[in-house]
Amino acid sequence: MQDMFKGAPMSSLPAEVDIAVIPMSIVDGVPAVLLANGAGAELALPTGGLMAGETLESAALRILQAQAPVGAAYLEQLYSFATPAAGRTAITIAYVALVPGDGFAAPLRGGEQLVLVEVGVPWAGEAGGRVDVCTPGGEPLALVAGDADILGQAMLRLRGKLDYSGVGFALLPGRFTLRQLQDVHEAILGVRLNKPAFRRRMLDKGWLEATGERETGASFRPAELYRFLAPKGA
Amino acid sequence: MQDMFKGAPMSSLPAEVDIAVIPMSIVDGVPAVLLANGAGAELALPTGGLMAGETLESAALRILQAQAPVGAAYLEQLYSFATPAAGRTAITIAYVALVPGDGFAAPLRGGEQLVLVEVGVPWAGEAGGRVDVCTPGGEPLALVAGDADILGQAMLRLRGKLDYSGVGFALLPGRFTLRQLQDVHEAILGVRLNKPAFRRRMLDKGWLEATGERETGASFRPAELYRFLAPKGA
DNA sequence: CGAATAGTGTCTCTGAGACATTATAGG
DNA sequence: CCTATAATGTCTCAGAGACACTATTCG
Repeated sequence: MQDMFKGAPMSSLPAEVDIAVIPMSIVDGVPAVLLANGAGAELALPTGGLMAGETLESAALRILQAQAPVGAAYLEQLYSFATPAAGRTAITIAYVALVPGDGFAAPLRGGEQLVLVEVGVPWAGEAGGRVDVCTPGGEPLALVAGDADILGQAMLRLRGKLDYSGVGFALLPGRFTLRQLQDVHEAILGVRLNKPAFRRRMLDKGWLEATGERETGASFRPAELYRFLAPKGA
Repeated sequence: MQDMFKGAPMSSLPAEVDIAVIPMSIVDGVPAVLLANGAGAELALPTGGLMAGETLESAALRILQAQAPVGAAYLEQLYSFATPAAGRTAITIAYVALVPGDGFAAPLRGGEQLVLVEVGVPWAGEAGGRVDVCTPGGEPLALVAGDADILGQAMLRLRGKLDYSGVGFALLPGRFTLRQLQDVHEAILGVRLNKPAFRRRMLDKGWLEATGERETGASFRPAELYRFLAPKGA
């Protein structure tokens, strides 16, 4: 059986290549994504085709900015899958776009076809699986088939990388308080964290630099603002 | 700028889709991969084109068995990248195939164009980066451009998933001793581990079942054989 | 001064490394 | 009885949770 494949190099099947982008941020302490409100009243991830001369990342960035202009975002490739159809195969490559702070506010003000949805993770830890989506008001929503799996993979990846890489900082503005950082971690992990232990752990990593500045506008003791340093671990 | 992309759905660019498979195992306590010895005297990963009607995983399995018939293997997708050329873009999707025990022995006996190379990881922990490859004798080898990065990503992924998922067990036969399991972990992590602590940690996970059987052929106290249980975490 | 949150000191508990000791096979 | 390794008991230390306490800003 194996000999039928040997010797002659195989020719690749030309396939359609699409990029799906998950614009993700933390809104009101909950993971949230922007979905496009297509004609068929179904919500779907921003998706577009790969064009000539593009790398995957540049295509993902272009599609993100075209369909959900969030400004700066940190892009990370999630995974790829094929949907084999009769005669013609389509490849989809999923990316996560981590959007800092309130980067969703501007594209949502842009009006039109973007919808903010909250992501609920029904599994604990690194178990994995699908996620539930609902409106900020709490109403459950239906997704295009497959998108719930992609979102689940995205949450799983974030949880796994959160404490040894800098992904958490991609969801924060350049200057942030330790409380904001803890809120991001709690939103992604889906658990409450201990404040002193969290502070110690973060500061001991050596990734943070105190700026000496303080937050403003609070009616209580203002927290110090920190910057993210580490160029390590992506 | 963003308006030029709105409204009309974009057509995907048809692209060549290739699958590259990394057949990986632990040989003599060191991570090792099988490379194909191409015509140009350069070593390259087994690679082939996606064919009509295939999923990515079934294509990876077919290409693996065609070019490196290792028998059973656990497949995991690594990442995808595009190589944009003038006019025509090629997509490559990299897979890791974890081969249990001495699964490399049979394909290597098959003679021909397969070469066993050892993988050296010059970075510690989860830092990431390229890896070095050499013959089992210790002679450095040159790789096709890009393959060193793919191998580095594979080692990084394995290190990251080792202690919360079952990937380590995919490199062992169905029945194994705790010492063999520790050898696999030490090979992937590149560090020596403490024996009592490693045993405690593994047994406390609840993933292992003692079979009551013992290893044979040793001239000392035979170790108990265990089985992998957990259906959790992939 | 009161309210609310920032930031810290301390106790405890758990998990892992270090090390020594016991157990069991073959020769 | 010797050797080599399996398997385990115990001490110690580091990291994290729990909790209380102090510090600082606004009104």
